[in-house]
Amino acid sequence: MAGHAVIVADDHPLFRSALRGAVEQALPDAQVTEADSAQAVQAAVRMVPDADLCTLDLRMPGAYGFSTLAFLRGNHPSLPVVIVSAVTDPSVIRRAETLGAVGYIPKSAPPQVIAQSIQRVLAGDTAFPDTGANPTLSPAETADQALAERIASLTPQQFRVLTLLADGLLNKQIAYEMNVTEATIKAHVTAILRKLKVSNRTAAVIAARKLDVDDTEAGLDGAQPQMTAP
DNA sequence: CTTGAACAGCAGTCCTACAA
DNA sequence: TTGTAGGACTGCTGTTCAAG
Repeated sequence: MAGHAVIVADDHPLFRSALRGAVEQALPDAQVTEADSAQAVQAAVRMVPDADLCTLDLRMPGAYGFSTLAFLRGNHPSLPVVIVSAVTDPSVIRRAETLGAVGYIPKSAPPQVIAQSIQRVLAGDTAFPDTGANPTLSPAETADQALAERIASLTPQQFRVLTLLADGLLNKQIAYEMNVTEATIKAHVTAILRKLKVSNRTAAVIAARKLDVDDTEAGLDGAQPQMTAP
C-alpha cells in the first residue's frame, strides 16, 4: 500500500512543525503537505485531491472558526478533517463534531496522543476528547449546522470571496487580491448572498462569523476535557 | 462554474446659494 | 460668520444577462 497523504494546516510554523512530527511519528511513510492559511488549505486540497487526512487549525488567516471545516465538508466530503486547536471548551468540541469533523485534538495534547488520534481516524474511527454525554442538539447547534450547510454549498471562489468580505475588504480590494475584475466579485457576492439567504454583504459577514470561535472559549482555566489514549 | 459588461439604486462628499 | 438646503458628482453595491 502507498504511503498516506496528510495535509497539516496551521498558521504557526512552530506548531505546524510539531504537528508534522506527530504525523510522521504515527505514519512514518506519510507524505505531509503544509498549509498556513485557509487559502493554502484550498490549494493543498487541489494539489493532493486524494489526501487521507487533514488536520485543521481553527484560527488561521482567512479562516473564521469552523468556516473552513464547513467548506471542506461541502467541497471535499471524502476528506476526513481533524480539528487541532488550543480551544478546549467542550461546547467547541461538540460543535466540531456536529459540523462534521472526525476528530478534535487539543494543542496541549502530548505528541503520542496526537499520533494515536491520527491513527484512530485513519482506521475509520473518530477521536474526540470526552466532553460528557449530550445526545441532543441544542437550537444553536442546529442553526450552526444549517449555516454550515449553506457555506458548504459555496464554490471555492465564492468561499474565498466570503473570507475576504469578512476581513472587511471592498469589492475592488477583493478583485485586486484575487486578480479578477470588480465585476466578477460582484457576481460572486450576489451568488453568496443567495446561497447564504441574506440580503447584503454585512449580513453575509455576520453569518460567516457565526461559525467563528470566541477566544474566551479557549479553555485556559476551568475543567478541560481529557484526551485519553485508546 | 467563472468571468465580464451594462445598468440602477443608494450614500457620502463637495460646492454653491441663501437666510439668520 | 455660521448654518442649512439643494444639486451635481463620485464611489460602492447589487442585479441581470451573456459568453467561455
